[in-house]
Amino acid sequence: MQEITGLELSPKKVEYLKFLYKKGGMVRTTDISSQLKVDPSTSTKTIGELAHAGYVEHIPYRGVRLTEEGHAYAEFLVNRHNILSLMLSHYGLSAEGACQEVSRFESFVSRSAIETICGSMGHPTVGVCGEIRHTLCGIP
Amino acid sequence: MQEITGLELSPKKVEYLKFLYKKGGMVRTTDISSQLKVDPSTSTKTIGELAHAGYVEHIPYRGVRLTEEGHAYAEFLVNRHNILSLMLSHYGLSAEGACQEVSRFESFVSRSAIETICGSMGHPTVGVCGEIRHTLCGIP
DNA sequence: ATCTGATTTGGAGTGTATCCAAACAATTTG
DNA sequence: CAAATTGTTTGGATACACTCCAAATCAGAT
Repeated sequence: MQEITGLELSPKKVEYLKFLYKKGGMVRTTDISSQLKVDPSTSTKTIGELAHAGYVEHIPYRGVRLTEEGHAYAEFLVNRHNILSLMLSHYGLSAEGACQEVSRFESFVSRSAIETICGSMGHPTVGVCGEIRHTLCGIP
Repeated sequence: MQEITGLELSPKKVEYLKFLYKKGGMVRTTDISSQLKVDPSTSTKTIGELAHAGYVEHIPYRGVRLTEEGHAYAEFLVNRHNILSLMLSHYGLSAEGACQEVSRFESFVSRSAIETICGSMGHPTVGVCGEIRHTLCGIP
């Protein structure tokens, strides 16, 4: 997880991390499965993979929580989402439209592109989809 | 292929169609495989799927060509690429950077979003990545 | 008519994502 | 505290996109 390109996770896994980040603290796997509309067994499996990769800590039958790295990474993921949504809203998409649209492709947009876009926007702190934090993002 | 959402093809298949469109006319499967850097057997298989879906016509051992629908669809794909590249270039990305970046996520951006973005830009005809044709795109 | 190079077919493998049924743990209830 | 209930995990199977390799096949040239 050294060099963050922003492309390390699949779309689904990005959803998991963003959800965990927004929920905060310890989260039950069934909360995840009902939120992401998948079978509980699916969320358990995916969480296992995220745990293996170091993004989350999973205490079986108890819940899941972001690791320190996972939290920092998820913060980037949420920022990326918000920056891209803000960008699309500048081109006539509604807040919800932009948010939905971005959800489909965000996981394929690199961290370096986000940094460039964010810089060009003057590092906004308010998006159409949520606040934008400039702590980790790597954005000065 | 009635209702075009822009999301009907996987990233790889989008690459195939864009390549076919740019090349024009009859194209050999080995041209495709060398361009997309995959084994010839892979391109043959993928072309088979695109043919099955009606985007291309494949004459075995002879070559591949876009169908009428495939051509119209590929035109949309190329326009989408060019519009998105142009958009990113407005946020500080270089022409090549934008092009590369867009190549990774373009296949997940809907036609309706593209129409909105394109309209908001005033239907530009010149991108950073190639011309933008407004014939089919559905863009008035 | 045969040889050569291009192309296709068949088979197998990878990675991600999914669900179902069965096993299991924790918590609640009697 | 034991039993029943609820929530969670495991194991197994499937699907889909994409890949390559080896073997068969075809088209064109010698």
